[in-house]
Formats: sequence, C-alpha cells, structure tokens
Amino acid sequence: MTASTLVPVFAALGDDTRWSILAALGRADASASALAEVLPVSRQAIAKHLAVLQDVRLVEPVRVGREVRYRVLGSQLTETARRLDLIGAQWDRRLATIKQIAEDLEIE
Amino acid sequence: MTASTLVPVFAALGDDTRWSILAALGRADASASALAEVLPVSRQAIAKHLAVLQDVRLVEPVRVGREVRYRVLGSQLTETARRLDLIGAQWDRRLATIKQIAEDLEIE
DNA sequence: GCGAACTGCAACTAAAAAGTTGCAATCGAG
DNA sequence: CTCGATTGCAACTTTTTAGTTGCAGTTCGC
Repeated sequence: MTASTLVPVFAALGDDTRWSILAALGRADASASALAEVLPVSRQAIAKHLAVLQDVRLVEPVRVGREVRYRVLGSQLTETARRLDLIGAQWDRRLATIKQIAEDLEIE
Repeated sequence: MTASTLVPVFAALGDDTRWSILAALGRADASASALAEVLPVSRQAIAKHLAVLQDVRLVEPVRVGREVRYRVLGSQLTETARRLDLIGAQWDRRLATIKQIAEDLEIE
C-alpha cells in the first residue's frame, strides 16, 4: 500500500451514510438491495457508496446466486490505523523534541 | 471523544491539500500566509482548511506576535488510529468466527 | 420459457465543498 | 505615528459529490 492510496480511504470514511453501510455489513454481509431496505436512501445511492468502499478495499463483493453480497474487510482498517499511528507518533516526537529544547534553554 | 466526532476527522483527512498542509506543519509550525507561499493555493483557501483541521483538533493555533502559527497535534491522529484499529479488529473477529463455523461444518 | 427479483448503466438535480477576489481591521516595527 | 505585513470576513464561482429516477440486462425459480 502506497501513501497515495491513504487519502482516498479517509475520503471514503468521511461520510455518515457509508459508515451506516459499514456498520450494517459489520453485523452481516448484505446486498445493495437488502441495505436499501434498512437505510433511508435508494438502492442506487447505496450501490455508488459500495463502489467507493470497494475501490479502497474496505469491502469486497461476493456473488451468491443472482445477488451480490458485500463483505466488510477489517484488514484495510487495521492497516490504515497502523499507518495513521506512525504519522501521529512522528509529529508528537517532533513536538517533544521542541519542548525538550525549550526546557534546556530555560535551565541555562 | 464520542463516536459522532470520528467521521468529521476522516472527512478532514480525506483531502490532498489538507495533507499538504499537515505535512508542512509536521516539519515546522507555520502561519496561513507562510503556507500560502509554499502551496499552490491562496491564503484564504488555506485559512479555511486550517479552520477545518482546527475544528477536529488536528491542529491548534499559536499566536506569535501579530501572526498566528499553527501546530499539528499528533495526539488526535494517534487517538483516531486507536479507535480505527478497534473497529477493524471487531470486523476481523466476526469474519474469523464465520470462517471457523464454516470449517466446523465441513468436518461434520 | 416466463415472470419476478436483482444488478448495472446513464442522465439529471441538488447540495456541499474547494477555491477565488476584494476589502476592512489589527498589530508591530521603525 | 505611520507604513507594511498579517489576519479576518463576506460574496461569489466552480467543482465535486450525494442522491434521484428511469430503463435495460441477467439469472433464478416455477
């Protein structure tokens, strides 16, 4: 996974409707039609959201007879979390360094 | 931090320009004007982005004389990563359970 | 084979977000 | 005190995205 793929994942996660979809899929795999019966948007809207989620590997389609069920992929979320943590740690390290320098200066 | 604050953080992180800003701030604190000299957008556009980032506590303003420098906050990123990891683990656990059940059924 | 259930594609509308320009207000340095 | 640098506010345009409706294509069950 390269850095260029990280931002689209966040863009995908930055929408309430998509989280509703992910939450529903977190309980059980479901098709776009099935999700449309639960959520307050049309099936086509859900299909578009699923396409977005599939593009960033947050869900994957599973054909079951004539319907296409979607499965949520925790691995992408875990991987994203790991990378986010690294970046956050870097920033904190720089701030800690600055703070340390400031304290050293005060002592002198 | 409540769940309702999580989605806006992702929305904030789902934009390339904001990542450019965060990357620049990751190297050194800077004002909107200073950032505008480096990035290919106007100062006002950057000011809006900084407001978005500040709303979700990814940066915080620091007055230095007549200018307002912004500091990146790693803690928010770390916290977000932690929560993301928990959710991903939940999903993976469900999938593992399902897989286990499927395997058990095959044996019988 | 035929009808019903599902999916997929396309065009369109509406709302949100990114970016711009222009101007007023503020504050420091000389 | 005054000039220049910097920030803040407002109106506007453009682009993107979320959502809709309508229709065509597939495939399963009877």
